[in-house]
Amino acid sequence: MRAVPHPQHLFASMLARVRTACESILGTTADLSRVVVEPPRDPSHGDMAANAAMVLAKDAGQKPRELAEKIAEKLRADDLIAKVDVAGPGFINFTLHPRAWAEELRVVLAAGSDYGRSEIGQGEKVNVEYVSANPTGPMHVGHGRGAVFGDALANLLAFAGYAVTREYYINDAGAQVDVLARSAFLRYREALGEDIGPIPDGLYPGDYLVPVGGELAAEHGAALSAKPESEWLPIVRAKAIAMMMDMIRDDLAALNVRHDMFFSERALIEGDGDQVGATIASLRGGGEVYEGRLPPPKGGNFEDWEDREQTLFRSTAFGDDVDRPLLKSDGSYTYFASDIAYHKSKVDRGFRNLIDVWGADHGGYIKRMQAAVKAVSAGKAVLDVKLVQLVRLLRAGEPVKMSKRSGDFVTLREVVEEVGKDAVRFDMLYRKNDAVLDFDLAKVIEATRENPVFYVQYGHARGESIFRNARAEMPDLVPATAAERARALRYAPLEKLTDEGELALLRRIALYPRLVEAAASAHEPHRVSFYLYELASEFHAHWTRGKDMPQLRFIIGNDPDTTAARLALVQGILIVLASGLALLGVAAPDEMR
RNA sequence: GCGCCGGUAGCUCAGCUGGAUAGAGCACCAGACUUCGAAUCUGGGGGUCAUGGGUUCGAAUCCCUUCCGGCGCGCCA
Repeated sequence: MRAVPHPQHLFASMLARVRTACESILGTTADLSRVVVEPPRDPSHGDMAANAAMVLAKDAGQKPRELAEKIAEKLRADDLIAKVDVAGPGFINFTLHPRAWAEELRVVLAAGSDYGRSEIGQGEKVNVEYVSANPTGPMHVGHGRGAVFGDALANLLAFAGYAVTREYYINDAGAQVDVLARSAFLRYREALGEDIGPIPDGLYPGDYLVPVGGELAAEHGAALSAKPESEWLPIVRAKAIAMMMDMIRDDLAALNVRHDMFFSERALIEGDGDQVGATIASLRGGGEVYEGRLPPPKGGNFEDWEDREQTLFRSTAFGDDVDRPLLKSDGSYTYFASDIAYHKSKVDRGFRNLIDVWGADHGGYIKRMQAAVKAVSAGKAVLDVKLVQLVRLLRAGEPVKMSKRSGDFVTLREVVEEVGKDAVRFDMLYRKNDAVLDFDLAKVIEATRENPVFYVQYGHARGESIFRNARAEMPDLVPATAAERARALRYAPLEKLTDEGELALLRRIALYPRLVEAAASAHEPHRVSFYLYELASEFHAHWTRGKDMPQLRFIIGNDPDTTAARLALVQGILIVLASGLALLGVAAPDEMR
């Protein structure tokens, strides 16, 4: 927690001024919730545009343009506003006094890496669950997308003022981990010198279980092989799961993805009392669980459909299409049953905002889970499920085989090692989560404008390069470290920033806090990537103008004042680029060589 | 059959929770290196926002219809 509250950013500050103006005309009872201040699409309309008159006209019983004129008149008295116009259907366009932009840049330099940090989360607790890959093998590229998305979203929410917990749900209780155990047991016998032949169908063939067999042999010698399966299976299973989770944690670390908590499904059932059973009992008490029959699914082939009475959760009462079973025919819990108990634990731990990141193939599961969250929280908690679409792995446009057969199975780790974590992360975040992603191994390492990671990182490196040159030319002006630089440049004569290219960069920088809040509220980290690309693009463009027009260069040898002001601008750009890249979990390098 | 996600320039994708004349990259055409890093930049052509209706001051955005693509549809997780 920071002791010093951040200064209100420019858009929020101007919105407050517009609202005050509205209240002075319409009174304090007017509903101003729909009033927004935003950058106009067309820069010729000014720096900011307010929709107040159009939104309020109906309730006020006035024509939009007339109301707009009244509000505009109030705003003209504001000393930060240089010019106000009413345009189109009733937009109030205003241009800020250049001093306002200079002040904002001083805010950036003073705040440093805290610039853009927001309080909209108000310290509210948010639980973000992501990855949750089964502990039965290495992660593939699809898992990686969910991991990167969840991690960046968690970063973003934390930066926006939420108290974020990052969670991984370990599915260590179903039939799949028993298969894992049997597969590992084969490797154990192999490690003892036995010829196990080909791996039978239905077991995991991958080489990654060989070390598990080896460790089991080292720990237990031949002792396990003499026991019946009912005795060795829990031992082998626990060992295999532990080693798979170690492997997954390593894979995640290689991608710069972290979690605060790894939550075991098995612990819900076998740990401190049967929490799944308790949850079902509690729901039954509320009438939300009952014994009943389900209609058979329509369409398709369901020849093995057996009409029988079973234990059902009344998810239709909370918006689902049909009620959902909680017990399998053998009496054990369905995955859904444990998942209800798991989400109840989140609610019990005080979370009212839950976010789950799932693969798109789980889309059909959303309604029932949201229904369950409503039921276990008495409607107080909200679950937002973010689906990440599948990843098509390509190399120079040609599909790469993703089959699980050993040999041509491409793991996440292999991809990260080939192209680097920065490229993987940025590329996966340079797309909406619900759009299919083509991930081309050849393209993501290209050093061209086509490759957004490179382009943005180069922007940062280029800014640092300017400082290296400035320090060589004008040592007195440029302290060695970035922090000292920012401090010294706060006192630069920023009124020297008058070129349209410089002002455009100032405006772009000032958009950052607003962007962080919008991206966090929408749970859409990709907006940060696109913003960074635009900022880098504007910076590259302005840099190049200095080639034709030397007077626009950042370093002007005989003019320390102008140089200081422009270096302050570069410092501001670097602060925002580094901040945004940090949210994405991508490095901001000082040089690209 | 039902549900969910998607359909925007030739291609890959944005579009700021409903704003003004719908944007970027690639590709194509024409330009800029005695450089604070040309791994960059400038300009140009290119659109029935799949379709038809509705809501309102205003719709790519919200609601409904149809078409196309992906995913899912008791006792897998």
